[in-house]
Amino acid sequence: MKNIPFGELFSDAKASVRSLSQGEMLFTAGDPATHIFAVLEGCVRMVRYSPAGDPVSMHTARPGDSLAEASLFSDTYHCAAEALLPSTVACYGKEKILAILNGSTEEGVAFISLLCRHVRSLRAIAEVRSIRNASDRVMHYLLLNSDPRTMKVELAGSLKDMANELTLTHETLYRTLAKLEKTGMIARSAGVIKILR
Amino acid sequence: MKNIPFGELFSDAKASVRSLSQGEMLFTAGDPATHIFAVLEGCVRMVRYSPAGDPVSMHTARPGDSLAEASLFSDTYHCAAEALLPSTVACYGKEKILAILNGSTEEGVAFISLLCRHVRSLRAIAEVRSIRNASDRVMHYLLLNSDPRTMKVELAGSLKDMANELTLTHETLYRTLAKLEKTGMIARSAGVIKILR
DNA sequence: CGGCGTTTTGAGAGAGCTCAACATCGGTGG
DNA sequence: CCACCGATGTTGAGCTCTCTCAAAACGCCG
Repeated sequence: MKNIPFGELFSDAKASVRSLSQGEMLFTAGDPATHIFAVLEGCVRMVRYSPAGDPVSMHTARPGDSLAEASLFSDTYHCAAEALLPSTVACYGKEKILAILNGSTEEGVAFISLLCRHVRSLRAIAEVRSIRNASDRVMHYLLLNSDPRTMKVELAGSLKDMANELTLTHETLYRTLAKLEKTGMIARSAGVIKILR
Repeated sequence: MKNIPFGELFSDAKASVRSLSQGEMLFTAGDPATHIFAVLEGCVRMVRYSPAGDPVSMHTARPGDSLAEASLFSDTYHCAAEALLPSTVACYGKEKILAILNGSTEEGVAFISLLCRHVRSLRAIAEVRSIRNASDRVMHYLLLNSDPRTMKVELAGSLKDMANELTLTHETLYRTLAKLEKTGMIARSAGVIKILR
């Protein structure tokens, strides 16, 4: 069971092979997630785009690596995929993969689903850390960790802990929170931050 | 199969429950990976430590979240786990979990193993992005992507692509590489960087 | 040859880091 | 009960490093 490449594992689910020229997009964020891919030649990276439009690389897949596995239980792709070099990729239908996995136990499938969620959450962390501007990074983090209904974030632990999750110094975090509060972006009370806009 | 918490899923593998006081370590990097955990109360985070000794948070687990799932196929833990608040965690034996998963198809288990590797690779990316100093960030990235035998890194795509994987501006990357070469840390040739020390 | 993207170097500004001082809070012991 | 202590929270000042804007060399492809 060690390190079997995705391509061998699900050869029965292979639907087609696609060629990409350099810079071509395999899919973009928001597209219906219908396939999982394996890179045969070249190099394909997963990217998100910052509000400013800068690309943020989340993963770089080389020959033998799979791509978008974590979309198995998502309706749409959360990232875009772009060929860094002229590339060929094998495409595998998600339904076929799910059908193959259905032979597994319920625990196995649920564990896969859990790991897929974990992958998406790690991508979110990597994305937060790619934001250079402290205010934007803090706001992005707060949005990510807020209750969507109340727009409130319950602080786990101290602000120092939060600072190093954000990879900011605690001094910078204090100042940034103070500035965000002064400009009406957030409101603070003991252990809770509320996002105002 | 949607979002079943780890605790319910593998209740048969539960070995014990452990209480942690604030600041207490559940395990540290390098410990034999014998268990996977689920947070019952409190808050536990996964951390690595930078060469300077600063903690780098990789994941924060709240009640209901699992911890160290990606260690299922590792011999040792790659991160440490620290309680941010007084916490209780349920402990699940890895062998028992593996035994339960063994009822799954080969493809299912291999897919899980693949996702675990993916999680570890994403943690590595998050770790690189937590390094503020450009030279250190570049060296860390190079070490991560080098062939351990030859200490060489094959560059996929352009240096600009590498720059945004590192979330550095391309100008800063050029300057940093030039400095690293001048100080004898690396040697560059077309499409390849060799780590010297 | 001409154009485009990458690579490279320069100069300046701004953001976050560092060092430092101090307030605040909770716990501990005399 | 209060003094003390350590950790967290907060603010100030200066400095360093990276970003930004700019310009030019280079290589590649039509």
